Amino acid sequence: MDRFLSNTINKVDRKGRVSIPAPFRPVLGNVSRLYTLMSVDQPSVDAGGPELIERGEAYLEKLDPFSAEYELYSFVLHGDSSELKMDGEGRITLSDAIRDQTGISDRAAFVGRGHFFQIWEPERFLAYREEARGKVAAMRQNRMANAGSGIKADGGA
Amino acid sequence: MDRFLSNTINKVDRKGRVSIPAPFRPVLGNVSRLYTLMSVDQPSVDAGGPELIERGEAYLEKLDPFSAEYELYSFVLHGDSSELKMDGEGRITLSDAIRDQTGISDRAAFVGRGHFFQIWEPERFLAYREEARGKVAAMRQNRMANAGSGIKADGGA
DNA sequence: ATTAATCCCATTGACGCCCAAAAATTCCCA
DNA sequence: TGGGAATTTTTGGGCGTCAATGGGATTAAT
Repeated sequence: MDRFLSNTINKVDRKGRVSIPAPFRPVLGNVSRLYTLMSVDQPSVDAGGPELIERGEAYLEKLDPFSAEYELYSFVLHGDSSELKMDGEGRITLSDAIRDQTGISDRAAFVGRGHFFQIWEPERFLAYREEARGKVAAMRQNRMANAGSGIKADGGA
Repeated sequence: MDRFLSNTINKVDRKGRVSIPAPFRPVLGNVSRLYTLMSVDQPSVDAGGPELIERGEAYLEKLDPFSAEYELYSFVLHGDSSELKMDGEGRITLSDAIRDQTGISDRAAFVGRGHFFQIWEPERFLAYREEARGKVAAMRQNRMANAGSGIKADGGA
């Protein structure tokens, strides 16, 4: 299954290094380069292979090169991303920029998101997960109400 | 990946020199020449290899040579650009014109922009980055609203 | 001649690369 | 199915190399 699934919390050592969860490594293609992109609305960073950036660039291509949207998005995409090298043990060292963005100090949460994954400060990750669960549950309630159905949702997703 | 990514803040020494971030050097082709162009709408300068100017010239070619647009753009492209030499350690010396344009005194921010990069005064860079993040987040909100879904976007593309 | 640009070398700290120990997982077999 | 051995991951640390920075000395420009 070629996508990033599940979540793991790993330790950041005193040199600022963290292991990329082993199950994520083959999805990255067993190459030692990792791309990251700061989230614009969450205290997290997105990470993945080169496709992470390429997807952004594909989106950029569809915009008018002289528009404000293009300028802003390209600024964020290219200016707030970075390439990290993995060491022989599959670790990366977190930059100061990433620490500032996420609030990570000595532990980091890796969260699978399908074609990419995210890095969070563990407490914030757990909090956001609670929030997300609640909202998804509420959405489901609303859908049921709107559909006028009394059938109970299965909760299995 | 052959493009300028991520951002770095480096020190300007008392001689006015700054290091070009090492990851940018190979993208420039390991040559010791760097071309700069004043931004017309931001307190920053664009920089890159010869392609920076060539791209501008390619754009110019598509314009009517007798139009006001051609005249003005050619004036800016050729008159407001410069060539800087890198020293043995990969540093450039910032000109007075660049200091005036950017407001740089003792630190300079290098910002990857894909096929070129920008040089900013660090505080201004950070301020503009905040602004850009906010606007990109808003763009995303709008897209979602238009799509009619309440589900959180993926943060990726 | 004075100032600036260039070249060279030194220092410091960060980073890449290597190996080792601890912890967790998988595998195997009784 | 339980226990333990073998393997894989995670974590820790040493060390050499490279990048960033500072400064002196030499050369060029006006």
